[in-house]
Amino acid sequence: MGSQCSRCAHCAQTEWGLLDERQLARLDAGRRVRKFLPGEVLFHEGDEQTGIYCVLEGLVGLRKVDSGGESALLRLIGPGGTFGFRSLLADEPHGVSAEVMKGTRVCHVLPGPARRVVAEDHGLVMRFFRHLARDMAASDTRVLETVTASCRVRFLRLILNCGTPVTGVSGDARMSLDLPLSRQDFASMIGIRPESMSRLIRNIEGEGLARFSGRRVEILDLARMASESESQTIN
Amino acid sequence: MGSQCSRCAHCAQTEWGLLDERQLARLDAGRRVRKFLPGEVLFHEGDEQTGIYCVLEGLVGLRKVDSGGESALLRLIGPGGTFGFRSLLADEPHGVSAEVMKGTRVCHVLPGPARRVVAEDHGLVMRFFRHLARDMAASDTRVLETVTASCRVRFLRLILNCGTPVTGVSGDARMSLDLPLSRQDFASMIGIRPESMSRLIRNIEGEGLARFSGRRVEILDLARMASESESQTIN
DNA sequence: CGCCAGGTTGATTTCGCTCAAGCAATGTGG
DNA sequence: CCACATTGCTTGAGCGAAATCAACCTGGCG
Repeated sequence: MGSQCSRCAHCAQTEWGLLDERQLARLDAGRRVRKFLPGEVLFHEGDEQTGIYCVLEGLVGLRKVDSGGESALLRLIGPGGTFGFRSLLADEPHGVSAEVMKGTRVCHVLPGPARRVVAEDHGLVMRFFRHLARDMAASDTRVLETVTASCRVRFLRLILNCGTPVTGVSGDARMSLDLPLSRQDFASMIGIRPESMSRLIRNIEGEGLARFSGRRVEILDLARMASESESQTIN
Repeated sequence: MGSQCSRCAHCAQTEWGLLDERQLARLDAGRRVRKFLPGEVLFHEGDEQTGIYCVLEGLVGLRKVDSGGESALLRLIGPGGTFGFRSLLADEPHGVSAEVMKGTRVCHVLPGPARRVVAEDHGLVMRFFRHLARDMAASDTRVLETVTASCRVRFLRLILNCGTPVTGVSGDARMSLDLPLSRQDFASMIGIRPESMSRLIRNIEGEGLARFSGRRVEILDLARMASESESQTIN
Protein backbone atom coordinates (compact mmCIF):
# COMPACT_ATOMS: atom_id res chain seq x y z
CA MET A 1 0.00 0.00 0.00
CA GLY A 2 1.41 3.33 -1.08
CA SER A 3 2.18 5.16 2.12
CA GLN A 4 2.07 8.61 0.63
CA CYS A 5 -1.08 10.64 0.14
CA SER A 6 0.48 12.22 -2.89
CA ARG A 7 0.51 8.86 -4.63
CA CYS A 8 -3.05 7.95 -3.70
CA ALA A 9 -5.39 7.81 -6.66
CA HIS A 10 -8.37 8.87 -4.59
CA CYS A 11 -6.67 11.71 -2.83
CA ALA A 12 -6.56 13.82 -5.96
CA GLN A 13 -10.33 13.86 -6.22
CA THR A 14 -10.93 14.72 -2.58
CA GLU A 15 -10.69 18.08 -0.90
CA TRP A 16 -7.02 17.37 -0.17
CA GLY A 17 -6.34 17.22 -3.87
CA LEU A 18 -4.77 20.64 -4.27
CA LEU A 19 -2.47 20.64 -1.26
CA ASP A 20 1.22 21.32 -1.79
CA GLU A 21 4.06 18.92 -1.04
CA ARG A 22 4.73 20.17 2.43
CA GLN A 23 1.11 19.88 3.54
CA LEU A 24 0.72 16.45 2.02
CA ALA A 25 3.76 15.35 3.95
CA ARG A 26 2.16 16.54 7.16
CA LEU A 27 -1.02 14.69 6.30
CA ASP A 28 0.94 11.52 5.69
CA ALA A 29 2.32 11.72 9.16
CA GLY A 30 -1.09 11.94 10.76
CA ARG A 31 -3.14 9.34 8.98
CA ARG A 32 -3.79 5.61 9.01
CA VAL A 33 -5.29 3.28 6.46
CA ARG A 34 -7.84 1.08 8.19
CA LYS A 35 -10.03 -1.82 7.10
CA PHE A 36 -13.55 -2.58 8.24
CA LEU A 37 -16.09 -5.31 7.76
CA PRO A 38 -19.79 -4.78 7.00
CA GLY A 39 -21.70 -3.78 10.09
CA GLU A 40 -18.73 -2.23 11.87
CA VAL A 41 -19.15 1.29 13.15
CA LEU A 42 -16.51 3.97 12.68
CA PHE A 43 -18.06 6.37 15.11
CA HIS A 44 -21.35 6.90 16.85
CA GLU A 45 -23.71 9.82 17.00
CA GLY A 46 -22.66 11.99 19.91
CA ASP A 47 -19.01 10.92 19.87
CA GLU A 48 -16.45 13.66 19.92
CA GLN A 49 -14.76 14.41 16.60
CA THR A 50 -12.57 11.58 15.47
CA GLY A 51 -10.97 13.16 12.41
CA ILE A 52 -11.59 13.11 8.69
CA TYR A 53 -12.13 9.95 6.67
CA CYS A 54 -11.61 9.24 2.96
CA VAL A 55 -13.19 6.11 1.55
CA LEU A 56 -10.70 4.21 -0.58
CA GLU A 57 -12.85 1.20 -1.28
CA GLY A 58 -16.25 -0.04 -0.19
CA LEU A 59 -19.24 1.86 1.09
CA VAL A 60 -20.02 3.74 4.28
CA GLY A 61 -23.47 4.83 5.45
CA LEU A 62 -24.31 7.73 7.73
CA ARG A 63 -27.21 6.94 10.00
CA LYS A 64 -29.18 8.88 12.57
CA VAL A 65 -31.27 7.34 15.31
CA ASP A 66 -34.12 8.95 17.20
CA SER A 67 -35.11 8.63 20.83
CA GLY A 68 -37.56 5.86 20.06
CA GLY A 69 -34.94 3.67 18.42
CA GLU A 70 -36.12 4.32 14.87
CA SER A 71 -33.41 5.24 12.44
CA ALA A 72 -32.85 6.53 8.94
CA LEU A 73 -29.93 6.10 6.62
CA LEU A 74 -29.10 9.63 5.55
CA ARG A 75 -26.17 9.44 3.15
CA LEU A 76 -23.94 6.90 1.47
CA ILE A 77 -20.27 7.49 0.81
CA GLY A 78 -18.36 5.53 -1.78
CA PRO A 79 -14.74 5.52 -2.97
CA GLY A 80 -13.27 9.02 -3.22
CA GLY A 81 -15.79 10.43 -0.77
CA THR A 82 -14.91 12.15 2.50
CA PHE A 83 -16.79 12.47 5.76
CA GLY A 84 -16.25 13.38 9.38
CA PHE A 85 -15.11 16.87 8.47
CA ARG A 86 -18.31 18.53 9.55
CA SER A 87 -17.92 17.86 13.25
CA LEU A 88 -14.20 18.42 13.09
CA LEU A 89 -14.36 21.83 11.47
CA ALA A 90 -17.38 22.96 13.42
CA ASP A 91 -15.86 21.61 16.61
CA GLU A 92 -18.96 19.69 17.58
CA PRO A 93 -19.74 16.07 18.38
CA HIS A 94 -20.70 13.81 15.51
CA GLY A 95 -24.32 14.29 14.55
CA VAL A 96 -24.63 10.93 12.85
CA SER A 97 -23.04 7.52 13.14
CA ALA A 98 -20.95 6.00 10.37
CA GLU A 99 -21.42 2.34 9.63
CA VAL A 100 -19.82 0.12 7.07
CA MET A 101 -22.20 -1.31 4.47
CA LYS A 102 -19.64 -3.29 2.55
CA GLY A 103 -16.02 -4.30 3.16
CA THR A 104 -14.25 -0.98 3.30
CA ARG A 105 -10.81 0.56 3.34
CA VAL A 106 -10.63 4.10 4.61
CA CYS A 107 -7.86 6.59 5.09
CA HIS A 108 -8.31 8.08 8.52
CA VAL A 109 -6.74 11.47 9.18
CA LEU A 110 -6.46 12.03 12.91
CA PRO A 111 -8.05 15.12 14.45
CA GLY A 112 -4.88 16.91 15.44
CA PRO A 113 -3.10 16.78 12.10
CA ALA A 114 -6.35 17.45 10.24
CA ARG A 115 -6.97 20.57 12.26
CA ARG A 116 -3.42 21.75 11.79
CA VAL A 117 -3.49 21.40 8.01
CA VAL A 118 -6.93 22.99 7.82
CA ALA A 119 -5.93 25.90 10.03
CA GLU A 120 -3.45 27.24 7.55
CA ASP A 121 -5.13 26.57 4.24
CA HIS A 122 -7.96 28.84 3.30
CA GLY A 123 -8.67 27.02 0.05
CA LEU A 124 -9.01 23.71 1.82
CA VAL A 125 -11.69 25.07 4.10
CA MET A 126 -13.50 26.50 1.13
CA ARG A 127 -13.51 23.11 -0.54
CA PHE A 128 -14.95 21.48 2.57
CA PHE A 129 -17.48 24.27 2.75
CA ARG A 130 -18.57 23.51 -0.77
CA HIS A 131 -18.87 19.85 0.05
CA LEU A 132 -21.09 20.64 3.02
CA ALA A 133 -23.12 23.06 0.92
CA ARG A 134 -23.87 20.29 -1.57
CA ASP A 135 -24.83 17.91 1.20
CA MET A 136 -27.11 20.58 2.54
CA ALA A 137 -28.76 21.04 -0.82
CA ALA A 138 -29.31 17.30 -1.04
CA SER A 139 -30.75 17.26 2.44
CA ASP A 140 -33.14 20.10 1.65
CA THR A 141 -34.27 18.23 -1.42
CA ARG A 142 -34.82 15.17 0.64
CA VAL A 143 -36.92 16.94 3.23
CA LEU A 144 -39.08 18.32 0.48
CA GLU A 145 -39.34 15.00 -1.28
CA THR A 146 -40.20 13.14 1.89
CA VAL A 147 -43.20 15.30 2.55
CA THR A 148 -44.44 15.63 -1.01
CA ALA A 149 -43.65 12.41 -2.86
CA SER A 150 -45.10 8.95 -2.29
CA CYS A 151 -42.78 6.21 -1.17
CA ARG A 152 -42.99 4.69 -4.64
CA VAL A 153 -41.65 7.82 -6.26
CA ARG A 154 -38.97 8.18 -3.61
CA PHE A 155 -37.85 4.64 -4.23
CA LEU A 156 -37.71 5.05 -7.99
CA ARG A 157 -35.64 8.20 -7.55
CA LEU A 158 -33.31 6.44 -5.19
CA ILE A 159 -32.66 3.68 -7.67
CA LEU A 160 -32.11 6.08 -10.52
CA ASN A 161 -29.72 8.20 -8.47
CA CYS A 162 -27.68 5.27 -7.26
CA GLY A 163 -27.44 3.65 -10.64
CA THR A 164 -24.34 4.25 -12.65
CA PRO A 165 -26.01 5.18 -15.92
CA VAL A 166 -24.65 2.25 -17.87
CA THR A 167 -26.28 2.41 -21.24
CA GLY A 168 -27.88 -0.84 -22.30
CA VAL A 169 -26.81 -3.16 -25.07
CA SER A 170 -28.56 -1.38 -27.86
CA GLY A 171 -29.60 1.84 -26.23
CA ASP A 172 -33.00 0.36 -25.50
CA ALA A 173 -33.13 2.07 -22.14
CA ARG A 174 -31.86 -0.76 -20.04
CA MET A 175 -29.40 -0.67 -17.23
CA SER A 176 -28.50 -2.60 -14.18
CA LEU A 177 -26.84 -1.83 -10.93
CA ASP A 178 -25.46 -3.60 -7.95
CA LEU A 179 -26.35 -2.11 -4.62
CA PRO A 180 -24.66 -3.42 -1.52
CA LEU A 181 -27.68 -2.70 0.62
CA SER A 182 -30.11 -4.99 2.31
CA ARG A 183 -33.83 -4.47 1.81
CA GLN A 184 -34.00 -3.06 5.28
CA ASP A 185 -31.39 -0.48 4.48
CA PHE A 186 -33.25 0.48 1.35
CA ALA A 187 -36.33 0.89 3.44
CA SER A 188 -34.58 3.10 5.95
CA MET A 189 -33.21 5.29 3.17
CA ILE A 190 -36.66 6.29 2.02
CA GLY A 191 -38.23 6.09 5.45
CA ILE A 192 -40.59 3.16 5.17
CA ARG A 193 -40.99 -0.25 6.84
CA PRO A 194 -39.34 -3.35 5.44
CA GLU A 195 -42.76 -4.87 4.77
CA SER A 196 -43.71 -1.91 2.65
CA MET A 197 -40.42 -2.19 0.80
CA SER A 198 -41.21 -5.77 -0.02
CA ARG A 199 -44.63 -4.95 -1.43
CA LEU A 200 -43.25 -2.02 -3.34
CA ILE A 201 -40.68 -4.20 -5.03
CA ARG A 202 -43.32 -6.74 -5.90
CA ASN A 203 -45.46 -4.09 -7.55
CA ILE A 204 -42.59 -2.68 -9.51
CA GLU A 205 -41.60 -6.11 -10.74
CA GLY A 206 -45.22 -6.90 -11.52
CA GLU A 207 -45.42 -3.89 -13.79
CA GLY A 208 -42.27 -4.88 -15.61
CA LEU A 209 -40.34 -1.78 -14.60
CA ALA A 210 -37.39 -3.62 -13.10
CA ARG A 211 -36.22 -6.94 -11.72
CA PHE A 212 -34.65 -7.43 -8.34
CA SER A 213 -32.54 -10.46 -7.65
CA GLY A 214 -30.60 -10.34 -4.45
CA ARG A 215 -28.79 -7.03 -4.44
CA ARG A 216 -28.78 -6.74 -8.21
CA VAL A 217 -31.31 -4.45 -9.83
CA GLU A 218 -32.03 -4.68 -13.52
CA ILE A 219 -33.96 -1.82 -14.95
CA LEU A 220 -36.20 -2.94 -17.77
CA ASP A 221 -38.08 0.18 -18.68
CA LEU A 222 -35.88 3.15 -17.94
CA ALA A 223 -38.08 5.62 -19.76
CA ARG A 224 -41.17 4.76 -17.77
CA MET A 225 -39.26 4.73 -14.52
CA ALA A 226 -37.83 8.14 -15.23
CA SER A 227 -41.16 9.64 -16.15
CA GLU A 228 -42.90 8.18 -13.13
CA SER A 229 -40.23 9.44 -10.80
CA GLU A 230 -40.01 12.90 -12.30
CA SER A 231 -43.23 14.70 -11.93
CA GLN A 232 -46.40 14.04 -10.12
CA THR A 233 -49.66 14.87 -11.77
CA ILE A 234 -49.09 18.45 -12.73
CA ASN A 235 -52.29 19.60 -14.34
CA MET B 1 -30.34 54.53 10.81
CA GLY B 2 -26.77 54.00 11.95
CA SER B 3 -24.79 53.69 8.77
CA GLN B 4 -21.92 51.77 10.27
CA CYS B 5 -21.84 48.05 10.75
CA SER B 6 -19.68 48.53 13.79
CA ARG B 7 -22.53 50.33 15.50
CA CYS B 8 -25.16 47.78 14.59
CA ALA B 9 -26.50 45.88 17.55
CA HIS B 10 -27.19 42.77 15.49
CA CYS B 11 -23.87 42.70 13.74
CA ALA B 12 -22.03 41.69 16.86
CA GLN B 13 -23.96 38.47 17.14
CA THR B 14 -23.57 37.50 13.49
CA GLU B 15 -20.58 35.93 11.80
CA TRP B 16 -19.26 39.43 11.08
CA GLY B 17 -19.01 40.09 14.77
CA LEU B 18 -15.28 39.61 15.15
CA LEU B 19 -14.10 41.58 12.13
CA ASP B 20 -11.59 44.37 12.65
CA GLU B 21 -12.13 48.04 11.88
CA ARG B 22 -10.72 47.95 8.43
CA GLN B 23 -12.86 45.03 7.32
CA LEU B 24 -15.99 46.50 8.84
CA ALA B 25 -15.32 49.65 6.91
CA ARG B 26 -15.16 47.66 3.70
CA LEU B 27 -18.40 45.93 4.57
CA ASP B 28 -20.06 49.28 5.18
CA ALA B 29 -19.18 50.35 1.70
CA GLY B 30 -20.80 47.31 0.12
CA ARG B 31 -24.08 46.93 1.91
CA ARG B 32 -27.57 48.34 1.88
CA VAL B 33 -30.32 48.29 4.47
CA ARG B 34 -33.55 47.29 2.75
CA LYS B 35 -37.16 46.96 3.84
CA PHE B 36 -39.67 44.39 2.69
CA LEU B 37 -43.33 43.68 3.18
CA PRO B 38 -44.84 40.27 3.95
CA GLY B 39 -45.00 38.10 0.85
CA GLU B 40 -42.13 39.79 -0.93
CA VAL B 41 -39.37 37.56 -2.21
CA LEU B 42 -35.69 38.40 -1.73
CA PHE B 43 -34.47 35.80 -4.17
CA HIS B 44 -35.76 32.71 -5.91
CA GLU B 45 -34.52 29.17 -6.03
CA GLY B 46 -32.15 28.91 -8.96
CA ASP B 47 -31.13 32.58 -8.93
CA GLU B 48 -27.44 33.31 -8.99
CA GLN B 49 -25.92 34.37 -5.69
CA THR B 50 -27.16 37.73 -4.54
CA GLY B 51 -24.96 38.26 -1.50
CA ILE B 52 -25.32 37.75 2.21
CA TYR B 53 -28.28 38.98 4.26
CA CYS B 54 -28.59 39.80 7.95
CA VAL B 55 -32.07 40.12 9.38
CA LEU B 56 -32.37 43.24 11.50
CA GLU B 57 -36.06 43.03 12.19
CA GLY B 58 -38.90 40.78 11.12
CA LEU B 59 -38.88 37.22 9.84
CA VAL B 60 -37.71 35.56 6.65
CA GLY B 61 -38.61 32.06 5.50
CA LEU B 62 -36.60 29.80 3.22
CA ARG B 63 -38.80 27.73 0.96
CA LYS B 64 -38.20 25.03 -1.58
CA VAL B 65 -40.63 24.04 -4.31
CA ASP B 66 -40.77 20.75 -6.17
CA SER B 67 -41.58 20.07 -9.78
CA GLY B 68 -45.25 19.44 -9.00
CA GLY B 69 -45.70 22.83 -7.37
CA GLU B 70 -45.75 21.49 -3.83
CA SER B 71 -43.54 23.34 -1.42
CA ALA B 72 -42.13 23.15 2.06
CA LEU B 73 -40.94 25.89 4.37
CA LEU B 74 -37.48 24.73 5.43
CA ARG B 75 -36.11 27.32 7.81
CA LEU B 76 -37.08 30.57 9.48
CA ILE B 77 -34.64 33.37 10.13
CA GLY B 78 -35.29 36.05 12.70
CA PRO B 79 -33.38 39.12 13.89
CA GLY B 80 -29.65 38.52 14.15
CA GLY B 81 -29.78 35.63 11.69
CA THR B 82 -27.87 35.47 8.42
CA PHE B 83 -28.59 33.69 5.16
CA GLY B 84 -27.56 33.64 1.53
CA PHE B 85 -23.97 32.79 2.45
CA ARG B 86 -24.27 29.20 1.37
CA SER B 87 -24.63 29.86 -2.33
CA LEU B 88 -22.20 32.75 -2.17
CA LEU B 89 -19.39 30.82 -0.57
CA ALA B 90 -20.01 27.63 -2.52
CA ASP B 91 -20.37 29.63 -5.70
CA GLU B 92 -23.64 28.01 -6.66
CA PRO B 93 -27.13 29.24 -7.45
CA HIS B 94 -29.55 29.63 -4.57
CA GLY B 95 -31.05 26.30 -3.60
CA VAL B 96 -34.07 27.82 -1.89
CA SER B 97 -36.11 30.96 -2.19
CA ALA B 98 -36.30 33.56 0.57
CA GLU B 99 -39.65 35.09 1.33
CA VAL B 100 -40.70 37.64 3.88
CA MET B 101 -43.17 36.39 6.47
CA LYS B 102 -43.47 39.62 8.38
CA GLY B 103 -42.43 43.20 7.77
CA THR B 104 -38.67 42.97 7.62
CA ARG B 105 -35.54 45.06 7.58
CA VAL B 106 -32.44 43.34 6.31
CA CYS B 107 -28.87 44.37 5.83
CA HIS B 108 -27.86 43.20 2.39
CA VAL B 109 -24.16 42.75 1.72
CA LEU B 110 -23.54 42.69 -2.02
CA PRO B 111 -21.77 39.71 -3.56
CA GLY B 112 -18.58 41.45 -4.57
CA PRO B 113 -17.75 43.04 -1.22
CA ALA B 114 -18.87 39.93 0.65
CA ARG B 115 -16.56 37.75 -1.39
CA ARG B 116 -13.69 40.15 -0.91
CA VAL B 117 -14.00 40.29 2.85
CA VAL B 118 -14.47 36.54 3.06
CA ALA B 119 -11.48 35.84 0.84
CA GLU B 120 -9.03 37.23 3.32
CA ASP B 121 -10.49 36.17 6.62
CA HIS B 122 -10.04 32.56 7.58
CA GLY B 123 -11.94 32.92 10.82
CA LEU B 124 -14.94 34.39 9.07
CA VAL B 125 -15.20 31.38 6.78
CA MET B 126 -14.94 29.09 9.77
CA ARG B 127 -17.82 30.88 11.43
CA PHE B 128 -19.97 30.51 8.33
CA PHE B 129 -18.93 26.89 8.17
CA ARG B 130 -20.14 26.36 11.67
CA HIS B 131 -23.42 28.03 10.86
CA LEU B 132 -23.91 25.73 7.90
CA ALA B 133 -22.93 22.73 10.00
CA ARG B 134 -25.65 23.56 12.50
CA ASP B 135 -28.22 23.99 9.74
CA MET B 136 -27.14 20.64 8.40
CA ALA B 137 -27.61 18.99 11.77
CA ALA B 138 -31.06 20.50 12.00
CA SER B 139 -31.89 19.28 8.53
CA ASP B 140 -30.74 15.75 9.34
CA THR B 141 -32.89 15.80 12.42
CA ARG B 142 -35.80 16.94 10.38
CA VAL B 143 -35.45 14.19 7.81
CA LEU B 144 -35.40 11.64 10.57
CA GLU B 145 -38.31 13.21 12.36
CA THR B 146 -40.40 13.45 9.24
CA VAL B 147 -40.20 9.75 8.61
CA THR B 148 -40.51 8.57 12.17
CA ALA B 149 -42.80 10.94 14.02
CA SER B 150 -46.50 11.56 13.49
CA CYS B 151 -47.61 14.96 12.34
CA ARG B 152 -48.97 15.65 15.81
CA VAL B 153 -45.57 15.14 17.39
CA ARG B 154 -43.88 17.18 14.72
CA PHE B 155 -46.27 20.03 15.31
CA LEU B 156 -45.80 19.99 19.06
CA ARG B 157 -42.04 20.04 18.59
CA LEU B 158 -42.31 22.92 16.17
CA ILE B 159 -44.28 24.99 18.66
CA LEU B 160 -41.92 24.20 21.49
CA ASN B 161 -38.88 25.08 19.39
CA CYS B 162 -40.29 28.35 18.17
CA GLY B 163 -41.45 29.46 21.56
CA THR B 164 -39.25 31.75 23.53
CA PRO B 165 -39.29 29.89 26.83
CA VAL B 166 -41.01 32.64 28.75
CA THR B 167 -41.71 31.24 32.16
CA GLY B 168 -45.29 31.68 33.28
CA VAL B 169 -46.61 33.84 36.03
CA SER B 170 -46.06 31.37 38.82
CA GLY B 171 -43.92 28.78 37.14
CA ASP B 172 -47.01 26.71 36.49
CA ALA B 173 -45.72 25.63 33.13
CA ARG B 174 -47.43 28.21 31.02
CA MET B 175 -46.08 30.22 28.16
CA SER B 176 -47.28 31.97 25.09
CA LEU B 177 -45.78 32.92 21.82
CA ASP B 178 -46.60 34.97 18.82
CA LEU B 179 -45.87 33.37 15.50
CA PRO B 180 -46.22 35.46 12.40
CA LEU B 181 -47.19 32.49 10.29
CA SER B 182 -50.42 31.62 8.60
CA ARG B 183 -51.94 28.18 9.16
CA GLN B 184 -50.85 27.25 5.70
CA ASP B 185 -47.27 28.13 6.48
CA PHE B 186 -47.42 26.07 9.64
CA ALA B 187 -48.72 23.20 7.58
CA SER B 188 -45.94 23.49 5.05
CA MET B 189 -43.34 23.52 7.83
CA ILE B 190 -44.32 20.09 9.02
CA GLY B 191 -45.32 18.81 5.62
CA ILE B 192 -49.06 18.36 5.94
CA ARG B 193 -52.17 19.80 4.27
CA PRO B 194 -53.92 22.85 5.65
CA GLU B 195 -57.03 20.79 6.39
CA SER B 196 -55.02 18.45 8.56
CA MET B 197 -53.49 21.42 10.32
CA SER B 198 -56.92 22.66 11.15
CA ARG B 199 -58.03 19.38 12.67
CA LEU B 200 -54.79 19.02 14.53
CA ILE B 201 -55.24 22.38 16.16
CA ARG B 202 -58.78 21.53 17.10
CA ASN B 203 -57.67 18.32 18.79
CA ILE B 204 -54.91 20.02 20.70
CA GLU B 205 -57.27 22.70 21.91
CA GLY B 206 -59.86 20.07 22.76
CA GLU B 207 -57.38 18.32 25.02
CA GLY B 208 -56.52 21.54 26.79
CA LEU B 209 -52.89 21.52 25.72
CA ALA B 210 -52.88 24.95 24.17
CA ARG B 211 -55.08 27.71 22.77
CA PHE B 212 -54.71 29.23 19.36
CA SER B 213 -56.18 32.61 18.66
CA GLY B 214 -55.09 34.15 15.44
CA ARG B 215 -51.34 33.95 15.37
CA ARG B 216 -51.00 33.84 19.13
CA VAL B 217 -50.40 30.51 20.79
CA GLU B 218 -50.91 30.08 24.49
CA ILE B 219 -49.51 26.94 25.96
CA LEU B 220 -51.60 25.70 28.83
CA ASP B 221 -49.97 22.44 29.76
CA LEU B 222 -46.31 22.71 28.98
CA ALA B 223 -45.35 19.56 30.84
CA ARG B 224 -47.76 17.37 28.92
CA MET B 225 -46.78 18.94 25.63
CA ALA B 226 -43.13 18.34 26.30
CA SER B 227 -43.63 14.74 27.30
CA GLU B 228 -45.82 14.01 24.31
CA SER B 229 -43.38 15.53 21.92
CA GLU B 230 -40.32 13.90 23.42
CA SER B 231 -40.52 10.20 23.09
CA GLN B 232 -42.78 7.85 21.32
CA THR B 233 -43.79 4.67 23.02
CA ILE B 234 -40.43 3.21 23.89
CA ASN B 235 -41.16 -0.10 25.53
C1' DC C 1 -72.22 45.17 -2.12
C1' DG C 2 -69.81 41.20 -4.13
C1' DC C 3 -65.49 39.11 -4.46
C1' DC C 4 -61.79 36.35 -2.85
C1' DA C 5 -58.26 34.18 -0.14
C1' DG C 6 -57.72 31.84 4.13
C1' DG C 7 -59.66 28.89 7.16
C1' DT C 8 -62.86 25.30 8.94
C1' DT C 9 -65.68 21.19 8.67
C1' DG C 10 -67.50 16.79 6.97
C1' DA C 11 -67.45 12.41 4.13
C1' DT C 12 -64.70 9.28 1.93
C1' DT C 13 -60.54 7.04 0.26
C1' DT C 14 -55.91 5.59 0.21
C1' DC C 15 -51.40 4.69 1.52
C1' DG C 16 -48.44 2.80 4.52
C1' DC C 17 -48.15 0.76 9.34
C1' DT C 18 -49.04 -2.95 12.67
C1' DC C 19 -49.50 -7.46 13.88
C1' DA C 20 -48.93 -12.13 12.77
C1' DA C 21 -47.43 -15.94 10.32
C1' DG C 22 -44.56 -18.51 7.12
C1' DC C 23 -40.21 -19.36 4.56
C1' DA C 24 -35.41 -19.62 2.99
C1' DA C 25 -30.61 -19.21 4.09
C1' DT C 26 -27.15 -19.39 7.49
C1' DG C 27 -25.05 -20.77 11.43
C1' DT C 28 -24.35 -23.56 15.89
C1' DG C 29 -24.03 -27.09 19.11
C1' DG C 30 -24.63 -31.81 20.20
C1' DC D 1 -24.55 -34.86 10.07
C1' DC D 2 -28.76 -33.48 11.79
C1' DA D 3 -32.00 -30.71 15.11
C1' DC D 4 -32.35 -26.20 16.19
C1' DA D 5 -32.11 -21.23 16.74
C1' DT D 6 -31.43 -16.96 14.23
C1' DT D 7 -31.82 -13.57 10.85
C1' DG D 8 -33.64 -11.43 6.64
C1' DC D 9 -37.32 -11.45 3.56
C1' DT D 10 -42.07 -12.12 2.06
C1' DT D 11 -47.09 -12.35 2.46
C1' DG D 12 -51.66 -11.57 4.33
C1' DA D 13 -55.40 -9.19 7.07
C1' DG D 14 -56.92 -5.25 9.32
C1' DC D 15 -56.34 -0.67 11.00
C1' DG D 16 -55.47 4.16 11.28
C1' DA D 17 -53.54 8.58 10.04
C1' DA D 18 -53.57 11.84 6.76
C1' DA D 19 -54.94 13.06 1.95
C1' DT D 20 -58.63 14.20 -1.07
C1' DC D 21 -62.87 16.08 -2.51
C1' DA D 22 -66.37 19.21 -1.63
C1' DA D 23 -68.97 22.56 0.97
C1' DC D 24 -69.26 26.39 3.56
C1' DC D 25 -67.88 30.04 6.52
C1' DT D 26 -65.39 34.45 7.65
C1' DG D 27 -63.13 38.83 7.30
C1' DG D 28 -60.83 42.17 4.42
C1' DC D 29 -61.01 44.97 0.43
C1' DG D 30 -62.00 47.05 -3.99
